[in-house]
Amino acid sequence: MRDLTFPHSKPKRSLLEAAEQLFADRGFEAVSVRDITQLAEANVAAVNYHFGSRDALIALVVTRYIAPVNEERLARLDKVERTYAGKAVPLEEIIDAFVRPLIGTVRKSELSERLFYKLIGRIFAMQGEGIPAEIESQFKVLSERFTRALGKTLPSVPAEELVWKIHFMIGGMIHMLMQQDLLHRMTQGASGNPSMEVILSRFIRFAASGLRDGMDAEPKPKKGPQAMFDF
Amino acid sequence: MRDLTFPHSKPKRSLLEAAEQLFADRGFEAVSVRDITQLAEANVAAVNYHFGSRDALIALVVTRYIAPVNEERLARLDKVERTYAGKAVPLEEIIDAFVRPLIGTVRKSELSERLFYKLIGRIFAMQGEGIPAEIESQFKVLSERFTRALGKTLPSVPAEELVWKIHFMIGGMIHMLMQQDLLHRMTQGASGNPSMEVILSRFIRFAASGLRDGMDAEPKPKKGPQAMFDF
DNA sequence: GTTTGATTGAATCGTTCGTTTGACAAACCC
DNA sequence: GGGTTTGTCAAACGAACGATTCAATCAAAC
Repeated sequence: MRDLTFPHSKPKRSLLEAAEQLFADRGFEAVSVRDITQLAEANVAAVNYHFGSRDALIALVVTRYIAPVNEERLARLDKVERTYAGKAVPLEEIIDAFVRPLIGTVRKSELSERLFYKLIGRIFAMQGEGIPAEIESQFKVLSERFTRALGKTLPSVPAEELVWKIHFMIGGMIHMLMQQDLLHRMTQGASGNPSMEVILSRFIRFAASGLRDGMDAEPKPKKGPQAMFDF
Repeated sequence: MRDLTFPHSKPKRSLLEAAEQLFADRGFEAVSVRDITQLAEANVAAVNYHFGSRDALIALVVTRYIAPVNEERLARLDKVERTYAGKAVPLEEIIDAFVRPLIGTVRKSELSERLFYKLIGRIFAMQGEGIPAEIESQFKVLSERFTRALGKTLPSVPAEELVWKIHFMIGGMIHMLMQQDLLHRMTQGASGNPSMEVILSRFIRFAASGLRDGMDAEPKPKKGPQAMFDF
């Protein structure tokens, strides 16, 4: 599975890498074309020559990082839904399919792990200004698919309330990705130094409990029959 | 309880109001002094004359909105801790003390409710670049106090894990404030049009469940009226 | 009626921004 | 080898930015 969007020429690639690094570190708006070309040791005109414009470069970076993540999310959701053959998928597995691709598609050769997470977080926080149309529609599909899956697993949660719970969950997810250093500053080390895998499993438990909210089936089934053939 | 930070002269006030409105709508970085002075129908020099600089104006706006919220949070936490006299405070009441001041200090005469929430959300998302030192230290105190209270209520949650759960909760809170319109766009109206009071009570239940995560004591009533944390 | 302090309007400063241009050279194709 | 393509470069563009200056304005105080 090759990445067709990856530029082959040396200077173009170094420009893209510099841009990703700076965007992740400072945010899209705070990085100028001159910052990028300076870090890449190229001329100011290089960005416009190779990518057409600054906005086109941003759109490329966003697409390159988000599109594979969203595809992976849908693929994982497809897989667990097939596994459970039309029955409700356990809550934790849906959430896992939603968040794990965020940390599973790191390309270590291009960007450090920490910067990768920051960049992903920034892209999510961008919504919906400056998001390429292709990605925006991808998000719509994603939102609908996961909302439906969660609705099937949590049949007693009203649709409108479920949407809001998902909203809260996504907020926690973005914060988890973007603000790790803030957490360290505020707690003066009390947050430890856990791996992203540990953080992720904590988040999944947090989100699952919040979504479930005492209703419906707990992870350890102790209830009897369940009304589950909704649609 | 008068607001001593509020300017009394007419032009200064209109400048401040214009700035708040624009900051809330577009974010701090995206607003120039020319935008502000144009909306306030004042001269370009007015901002520098009245506030010293653009950065000083931003700091003033941040302080004016956040400081009362944080004071109210601490006051509410003090109150419930006094009520329970050294015993653990019920989880929902701690969370309520943490988030309710965000929606309780709206000054409707100055800024529309929706813009107020966006502005508050933007201030939280700012951390920690450009935050006035006074506010930053206030946040540290706040963080420590609430973490301690939550730790007492949830004794079986390890300290490090608790910090992360609080982190996730704050992310959801910020997202709730900032991205209401995004939610409407993504769900095409399926999120309804609930009042902030309803949204808040949903958030508290979400966050409480996430923090509790099946551990420690559950609240007595499993189901009940929607708005139940009024006191 | 004069003085005074606050405020404004207009102009301008020095920077930085994204983008464009044209010269130049190396690489490539026929 | 001649012509084309591709890439790089310094230079400069016009626009917008925050900030500053200064004479003009004006209501209130004296």
